[in-house]
Parts: sequence; C-alpha cells; structure tokens
Amino acid sequence: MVVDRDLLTGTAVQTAPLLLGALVRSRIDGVPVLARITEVEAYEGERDAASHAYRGLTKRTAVMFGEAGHLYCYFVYGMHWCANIVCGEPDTAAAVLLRAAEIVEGESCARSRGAKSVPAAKIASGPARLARALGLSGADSGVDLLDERSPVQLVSLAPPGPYESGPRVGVAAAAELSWRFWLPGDPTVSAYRAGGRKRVGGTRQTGQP
DNA sequence: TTGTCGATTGAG
DNA sequence: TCAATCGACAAT
Repeated sequence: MVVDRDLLTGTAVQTAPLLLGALVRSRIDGVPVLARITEVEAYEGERDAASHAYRGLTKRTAVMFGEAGHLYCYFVYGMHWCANIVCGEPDTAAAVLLRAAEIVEGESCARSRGAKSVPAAKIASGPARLARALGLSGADSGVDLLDERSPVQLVSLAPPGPYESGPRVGVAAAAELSWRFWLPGDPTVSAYRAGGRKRVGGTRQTGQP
C-alpha cells in the first residue's frame, strides 16, 4: 500500500486539500488511465445538509459510513456518475468529491469514453466527466482505493502546496461554506455554478459567489 | 405505490 | 436557458 490510510482519517475539510495533486489510476477496461486530481469538495456526512449522508445510513450511502480510502460512486440526473473518496473515522460518513483532474496517462482511452473532440483540459473537468474518463460507475462503488488489487487505486498523494477554496458547486444547502478546494490556475478546474431550486427566506439567491 | 428532485452536462 | 433521464427517498 503506497498511501497510508491514516492520512485520510481526518475530517473531509481536512482531507480534501490533501488530495489535490494526488494520482488516481483506474484499469476498468484493462487499459490504465492515470489522473492527477486538481479540484475537490468536502462533504461532512450527517452534520452536512448537502451530504447524501445527511439523513443517515441508507443502502446507497453505506459505503460512506465505512472505512476511509474506499470509493463512493453515485448516480445523478438519470445519466451521470460521480466519484468520492471516503475519509474520516468509520461512521462519520465524511467523503471528498473528485471534481476535476488532469489526465496524465491513457488520454486516448479516457477520450474514447465520450470526450472525443474537446480540449485535453476538459476531458476530466467536472465530476461526471472525471468519473466517465476513468470509467467509473456504480459497479466500482465500495472498492478499496488503497488495495493494490483494486481496479481503481489512489496511487500517491502530492506534497502539500498552495490551493484556493470557495463555495461548493451546484449545492443549494449550506451554500455559504467554502468547502471546495482547487489548484490555483489549473486549466482543468471546472466552472462555478450556484446551486438551484432551494431558497432562503423566500427569496431567490443570486448566482455569484 | 406515487411524486419530487438531484454533489451535471451539452445543446440551442 | 433548458431538456435529458432514472434512482433514491419522502410522502401517501
């Protein structure tokens, strides 16, 4: 095991910036794709109104209540998969959403999964595109990213470096929290979009951060 | 069992 | 700006 699991047992907010620059490798169709994480978001489990784990343990969120270092994949909007790395102590349900990455190796394979004519920086820019580029889906939810035999692995962490933070993207609940972290100036970092639908005090919230 | 809604994306 | 599209979960 290359990455020490103990490094992932802090809160999601503590762990999220540690994952910036980390390398994730998948071998979903036999072809390796290596990605360097450039943008993440922290979700703190039962105490975070924006977390899937906010309403407690369910069949879908069970992985998040387990051991740190496992992969949590979920299906949204009827068509997209998104990938998280579970962190924190067991039962805290903390997790870090992988929002963007740079494809370091296996670009042609990543492109073949549906990003055929976009700039290289866009292949894994956005959580659903990142999961798609790595070939991740519900079939991979729960795998141990720190096990060398897994089809998806957290290969290494990067030395701590500068990062920026701001509000989470597309999140309506707890929108004031700056729990999104990214590498400054990286071209793969996704665009900000305010969360929709929910309101505070009956007034629509404007979109600028 | 039914209805609502989403940690998004890509097209118009 | 909006449709696509379906599983999870809350409300019947």
